Amino acid sequence: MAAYNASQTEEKWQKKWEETELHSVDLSDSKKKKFYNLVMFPYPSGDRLHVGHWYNYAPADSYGRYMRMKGFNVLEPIGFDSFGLPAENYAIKTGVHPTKSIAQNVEHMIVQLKRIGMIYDWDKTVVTSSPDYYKWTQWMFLQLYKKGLAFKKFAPVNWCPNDKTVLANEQVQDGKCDRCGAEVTKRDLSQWFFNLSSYAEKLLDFEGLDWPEKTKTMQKNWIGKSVGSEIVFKVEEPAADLIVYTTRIDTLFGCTYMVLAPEHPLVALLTTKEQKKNVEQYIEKTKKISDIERSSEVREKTGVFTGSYAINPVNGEKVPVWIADYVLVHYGTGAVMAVPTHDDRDYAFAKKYKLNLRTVIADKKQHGEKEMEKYMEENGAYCNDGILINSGDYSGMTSADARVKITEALASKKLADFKTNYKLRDWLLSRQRYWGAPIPVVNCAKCGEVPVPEKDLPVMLPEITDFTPRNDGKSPLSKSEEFKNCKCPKCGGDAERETDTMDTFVCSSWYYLRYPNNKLTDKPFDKDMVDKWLPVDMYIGGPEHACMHLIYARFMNMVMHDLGFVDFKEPFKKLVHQGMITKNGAKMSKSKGNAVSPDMFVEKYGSDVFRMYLMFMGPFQDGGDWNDTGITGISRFVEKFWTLINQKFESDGGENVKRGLNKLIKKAGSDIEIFHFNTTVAAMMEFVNLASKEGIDDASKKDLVRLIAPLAPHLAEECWEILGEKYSVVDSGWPKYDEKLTIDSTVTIGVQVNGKVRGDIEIAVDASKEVAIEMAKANENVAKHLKEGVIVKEIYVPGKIVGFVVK
RNA sequence: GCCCGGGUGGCGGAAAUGGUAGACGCGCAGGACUUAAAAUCCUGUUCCAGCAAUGGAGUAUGGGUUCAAUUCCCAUCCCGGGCACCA
Repeated sequence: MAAYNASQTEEKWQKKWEETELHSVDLSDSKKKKFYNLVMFPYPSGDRLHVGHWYNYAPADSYGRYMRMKGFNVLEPIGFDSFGLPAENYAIKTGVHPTKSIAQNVEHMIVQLKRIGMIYDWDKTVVTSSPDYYKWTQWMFLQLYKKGLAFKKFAPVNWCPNDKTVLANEQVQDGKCDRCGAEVTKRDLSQWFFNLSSYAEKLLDFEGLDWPEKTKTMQKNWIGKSVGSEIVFKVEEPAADLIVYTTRIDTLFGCTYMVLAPEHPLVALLTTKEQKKNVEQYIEKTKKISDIERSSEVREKTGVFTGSYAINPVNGEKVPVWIADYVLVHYGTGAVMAVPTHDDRDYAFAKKYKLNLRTVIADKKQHGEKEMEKYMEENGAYCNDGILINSGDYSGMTSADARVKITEALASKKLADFKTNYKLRDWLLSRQRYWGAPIPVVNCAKCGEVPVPEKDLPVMLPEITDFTPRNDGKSPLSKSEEFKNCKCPKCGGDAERETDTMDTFVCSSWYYLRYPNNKLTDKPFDKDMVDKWLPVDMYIGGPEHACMHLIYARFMNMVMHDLGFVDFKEPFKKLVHQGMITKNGAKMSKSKGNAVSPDMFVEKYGSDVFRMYLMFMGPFQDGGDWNDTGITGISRFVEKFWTLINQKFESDGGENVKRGLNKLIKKAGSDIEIFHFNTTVAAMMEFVNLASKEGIDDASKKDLVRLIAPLAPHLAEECWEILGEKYSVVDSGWPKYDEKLTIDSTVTIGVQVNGKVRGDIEIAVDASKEVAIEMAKANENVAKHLKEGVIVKEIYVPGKIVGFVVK
């Protein structure tokens, strides 16, 4: 028998799979239950696939293969998220036009992906930068536009000075650009948004979603729902209504001043002549401070008095109105009531500017004002709920009750109301970059903003040669007269195209709808088809997308649902995140120079060994630091497996092997289902070791080959053929097991004396307590320890333990 | 600061519901085969003492509950991730 030749075997089967179209899916098949197994698609920049990609894709594919063997009709597509910065920056760097470099890189990635041995249906591929795809991205935009969910507005937005484009809030991390790490600045620009915030409440509903708790929590925090009240503070001179939002209206009697954000629209009106200079200087100063600095909690608070006073509606008291940059203009009403005694930020501010303090909440232990003041001197503001004091008729109430009562009382005078706020803001989707789907809108001097009619889609992205990003807040497309100048679709007169392109997250917010329909030319997707195939049954990808892609895609799908285009609200029923693969503790990337290429390992050991090694590292969700030292173990295992299958045995291994196999079938299935491939592989090793020693018959060999098929598809295919079975193993079904044979008739259990193990006994699983105790006492070492005292208690947990308590 | 995870041999990691801690693999040590090496096979491998039987300690640290704790409770430390002036 020859040693296993991995490279030859893998080449042979990859060729055969392709020739026989083994992985093409009949979407109309109604005999089998469908299973949509989806992995987040890659950006085809210049990077080749590294070990991190394999760590993600190979187990995802093993899962898909497992589901196919379980009898499902599995759709497992892959595509390329080819618009956007990674591709464009690569093109700029290499001087090759993205149209060309994308084609090359996609081609190269396909070769690499095929070497892994996936069951991808290559006929269903999508490439987001191709016109037959982005035509429908533009169509999506138009549907939102029609419903008023897409609009242009002038606003302070995040600007990345390095990438020279605006960014969505989700793409700013710690005040830095998510792509390049440059510090983000603010710019006042007119930009396109999707009305994401209007979906905040819907996005908070995770009903029926099998998602990691952590991911749901992250989205909940990002959406940031808060329930409170809006209160009107009247200003007499000049007359104005100042509206504030608070979750702590119970502390209203402790409000000793108010604060507006520097950008608040009433600032100019409320600033008195005497204060004008100070205020203007202050606003000028805050503009220069970056967002990171401004949002830092450590930074000392600054502010300036406007000269005006507002009336606290609950007690008629006049309080000074200040301006400070610790108040954010885009949240709530951009103005707050300040209660220094019960809010950390207000406390720090009031101390600095020597503003008044009044204690209005006592803790639940009924401490009075004196005790609370002493507490605050030591610990700062008391921010918990408590019992109201110094609060007129409300004194003595709990915070929770007072919030309702005070709001209701003021509401009757139209001075307050209940209000819910969200941190989630609208999705800024326009980008001042070349490599994206053009926004299908035309600006006409006569008709104004006019959407491009659906029949005129796609608005083709022109192949311009100079697409370097610009500093003036305009897209490089604005330089292309040919693109820019057009006729107004409404009046036929001269008009100009919108030259911004769409955020690539728009492209990826709907691609899962396109896979089953990727060849349709008259619509983005067929309703019957997507209603049949979606939601995605299993979605696999990185946790870094929790508050970006995974929010955008849910939003887009919900919009499609609300517009009647699809019947399902949520796009992804079940979600699993792979862990991160690091190299010496750092995230693997080409730019860091620590990306490990899988090619060398695949060449030496084969794809099967390499993918099993990645799976053997630990649970899929954990990731880990890359280290190749253990790969020989998997290589040896494959060799052993190969020998076992090819060897003729005198014995069928008997009861031991039969039970071992049944246990293995059970364990492999349940572990694969929770992505614990590491223990699946370990269990296979154990069984192979056992069978190699004791012998095995052909029928059991066939079961074993089917069990390893999802993990080592090439090896399995070859063994399947050797055993004389019909191509292909992936359609041979998943072996069944006999529950009775997974339970041993006898077990070895420990015997404890006073909690310490003093021996073990082999005993029937269903043995009676009497028998167990008797056998335990018969153990020499146990008997020795029992003699040290008198037995006061005897414990027997069948199949687990015998215990004695001796005194 | 707040909210989640997590801390187990030299290493990666196993251990539903509390019940013989360390499966499986790597590495290491000894042995077999070989002129030799590699490959392969066998044996051992948590630490300490002992030739061994066995005894003691042991799942970040300190307490607690229990006949019995990696698992449950309290406190502390460390690491990773997320959020971070959201009123």
